[in-house]
Amino acid sequence: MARASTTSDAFNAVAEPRRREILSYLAGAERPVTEIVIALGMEQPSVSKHLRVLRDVGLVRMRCQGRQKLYQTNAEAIRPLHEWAATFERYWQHQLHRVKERAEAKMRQASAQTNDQNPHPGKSKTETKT
Amino acid sequence: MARASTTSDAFNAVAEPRRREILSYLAGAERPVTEIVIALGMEQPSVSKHLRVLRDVGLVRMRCQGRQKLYQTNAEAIRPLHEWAATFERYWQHQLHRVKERAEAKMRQASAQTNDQNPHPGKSKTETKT
DNA sequence: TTGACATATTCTTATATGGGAATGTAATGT
DNA sequence: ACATTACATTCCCATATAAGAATATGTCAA
Repeated sequence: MARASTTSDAFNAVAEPRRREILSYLAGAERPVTEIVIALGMEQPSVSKHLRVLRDVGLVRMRCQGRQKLYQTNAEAIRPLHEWAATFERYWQHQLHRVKERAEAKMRQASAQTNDQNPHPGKSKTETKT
Repeated sequence: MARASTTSDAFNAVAEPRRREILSYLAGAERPVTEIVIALGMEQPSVSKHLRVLRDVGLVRMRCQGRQKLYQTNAEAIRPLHEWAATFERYWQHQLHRVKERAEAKMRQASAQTNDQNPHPGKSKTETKT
């Protein structure tokens, strides 16, 4: 089986850097296609195709206004992604904590080795930053 | 040009559902490959290949222990994704706010229509939710 | 050394791109 | 009606899978 279609879900859709650029550009305001083309320096057909994908997964909304079509990011559709990533938040906090602890342990050890006569390293006032 | 390689960055790597499953499974603890195979019901070569991709982009760490290799999710590597998504947080909050306001406006209107004699709808004490 | 166990890699194949070029389509101005 | 503007779609093609099967590599045990 080949890779899943980019229109299968938001995860696949945002895997493409250009599409992420477009989403960021369209986050705050509605814009016609031509403006995206100019602002991001991409070919017009390319932009249209990316917008098509983004629209299929609900990441952008479109509204017609005369001969132009105004696109805007539908931020709501990015939440699932945010929430999935947030699932790992506690783990990276754990990891950071452990890294910090290891660093401090190493520091204490080095400190103890440097001034061997000092039996109580405690918190050194200087050099608290890594 | 075809789609970017899955080993190019975390965004491409997590576009694959199986890989997300693996990451979730390996988030809390180190596990040998066989356990992943059994727990997630995938073929062993498939797991190995996904782990390879995940390792290439730094999403998992590996440690050898005798004849088995223990893998664990490197949650740190998911942060960029989380932060990118967080960029849109204020926008979906805006949108939710607007949706809520529109709903309330509609409600006020309906209320005003129901009891036409009431010239001052104001905030009805009942029915403030939704 | 010979197995047995744990993983990784290679090969094949059906499928899905994404960019470029060319073309199609719809709405507007004159 | 006709040219123009604003987008969308189609065709072609080099590339990248992801699953399945078969095979290779690495490690420990007797």
